[in-house]
Amino acid sequence: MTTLITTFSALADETRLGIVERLMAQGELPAGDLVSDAGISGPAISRHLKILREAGLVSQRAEGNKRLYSVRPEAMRTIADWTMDHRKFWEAGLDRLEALLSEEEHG
Amino acid sequence: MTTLITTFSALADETRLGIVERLMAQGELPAGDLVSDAGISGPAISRHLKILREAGLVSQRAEGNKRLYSVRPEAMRTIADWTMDHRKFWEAGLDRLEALLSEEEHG
DNA sequence: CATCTATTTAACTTTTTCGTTAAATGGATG
DNA sequence: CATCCATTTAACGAAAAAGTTAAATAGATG
Repeated sequence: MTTLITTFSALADETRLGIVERLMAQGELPAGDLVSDAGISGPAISRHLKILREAGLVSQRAEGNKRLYSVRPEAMRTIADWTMDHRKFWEAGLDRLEALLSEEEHG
Repeated sequence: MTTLITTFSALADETRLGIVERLMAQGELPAGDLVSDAGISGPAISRHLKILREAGLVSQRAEGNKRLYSVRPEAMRTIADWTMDHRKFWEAGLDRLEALLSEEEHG
């Protein structure tokens, strides 16, 4: 499976997208904090975190008892790059952005 | 399911991502042309196309016997917008782009 | 060191996804 | 109008995904 498909798969789930968005908004958080709000059990969150980890979307670091998670920018870049590669398909009509990007292209 | 999750789900499959990329590269194509290369049966492709259609990623138009498919820019924008909303997480170190976007921000 | 807290792994179940082949639908053509 | 071609829908099976509870692991603490 390509990196891109792995990344899309990882984000194609409400719980996981929620985790990633929350980590982006609030920064590094322990696994336990993510359990509280998700409405599912600890083990379920743990497995989601594993999927996100294996997809390279989050990184984990130990601090005593806890496991602190945070978003890895590189993974977000995978999507950003793909999006940019195909911008011809979505930029139509976005005048300012279009001008901006064509500036970028031409010098 | 949010639009974003639907979009990610639609692209989280090798066959479907392949279809979308091919349609972006070659423009509008009949369903039959997409079957040939994918290595799976017609009905399988047909179901993938339905998923892409329902996710808003492609549009269909009839021409006689055939069904011509193409990519819908709006769907690509869904991803682009999300990516842009969170660019702080992936732009670090991309000096030129960073400068460019901060220009955009400040006018 | 017994135990509490935080998290993960194991075992199991249910639901979803994705493929297949066979049948249906609908336009084009001898 | 009988049939061909392009595509979709139906019916079914196998594999993967996502949840649950129970047990295991590991650091912190009385």
